[in-house]
Amino acid sequence: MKLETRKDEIISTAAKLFKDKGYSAVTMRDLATAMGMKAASLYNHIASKQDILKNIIISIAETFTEGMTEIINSETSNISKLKKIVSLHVNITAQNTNGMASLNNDWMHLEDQLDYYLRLRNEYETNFLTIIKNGIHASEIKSTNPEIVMFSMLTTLRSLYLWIPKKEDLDANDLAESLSEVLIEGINK
Amino acid sequence: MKLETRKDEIISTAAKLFKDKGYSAVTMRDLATAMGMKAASLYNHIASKQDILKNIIISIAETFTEGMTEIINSETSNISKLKKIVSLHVNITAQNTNGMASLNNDWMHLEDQLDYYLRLRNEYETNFLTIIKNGIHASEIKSTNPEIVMFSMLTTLRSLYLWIPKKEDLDANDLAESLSEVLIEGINK
DNA sequence: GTCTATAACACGATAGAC
DNA sequence: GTCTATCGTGTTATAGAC
Repeated sequence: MKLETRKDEIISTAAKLFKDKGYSAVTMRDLATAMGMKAASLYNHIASKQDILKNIIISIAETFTEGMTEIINSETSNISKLKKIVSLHVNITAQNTNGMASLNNDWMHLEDQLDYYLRLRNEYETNFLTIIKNGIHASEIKSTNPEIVMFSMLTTLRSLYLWIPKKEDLDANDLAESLSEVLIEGINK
Repeated sequence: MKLETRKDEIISTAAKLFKDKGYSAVTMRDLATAMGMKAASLYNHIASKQDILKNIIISIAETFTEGMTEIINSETSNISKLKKIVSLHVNITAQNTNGMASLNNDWMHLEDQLDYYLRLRNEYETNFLTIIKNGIHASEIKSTNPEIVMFSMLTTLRSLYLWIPKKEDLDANDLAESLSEVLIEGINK
């Protein structure tokens, strides 16, 4: 375990505030108050408000990219790859619930890193869609519209941050399993 | 068809801007520029920035409430009620794509109307969950965790605004049908 | 590393001419 | 109904004392 620096504290406190009101509505004074200091003091640890957002979003986006790379390179069925994607989202979200809110809702306020973020996101979605298409081709997955399948799965997974903090009693692995079941097998009896 | 007043124009232009950057990041000067006028002139038509947000969100929320009331009072199977909910979301989103973004992302910036909005949302989710629980009890729906089922369906439906504008070629009824299929029957072959 | 003070500017909203 | 001008306040960020 690495020790949490003052900068890390500021970033995770900011993530919590950003989750509740969004990046634009949170002021440096709000953040300073939550940290128990004055706004000017924040600048001894971070370069700018923008710098905080970048730190929150980019590290999570890169974690998703690494996870997806592992999944596409794994030798297993496409259905099993989809289940691994569900686990990837559940685990990352469980570890950084507040940061996921910024990633979902405030990515457009990235400035210098916006293009980089969009490239990562686009690659991720392309890989996701490829797995679904391969699954349909291999007759593992019903021959439905692959875009609708990805949209349905991905939006559910992206919204996990709203739901996971309320379900602390539920183990991450249990949640990933139940969610996989609902997303893949459907609900009809 | 009622004629679109200047106030309506301002509200729908605002909704488009709010969709892209969020309520807090859009200034009255941005909105005025998009309308081809000066910021001060906006105030001849609307009372405040807050007033615009209220107009966007509350009318949509009330439309959802009306639709849900009709659905729970209809005499049909619970699976069929879920399909009607999917259609309700697809139709409302198709008619007001930009407004749905504000409803999803900027509801917390409602001030006077926040409690009212939250009450409507809570009632909606309670009714949704009741349908799922009734469906499980009537053996129409698999005996899974009803909260997970609602979460999965509702987050997909709430994210439709991100997806519908890209799929203008797809008819609203076709989309509702395909989406119902994926959400209810699953994707496993 | 935190503070006070403040620069430099953007914000929502109003007053009053036309 | 739109404009110019502006008020009062809030914003990010910096300078410099301690």
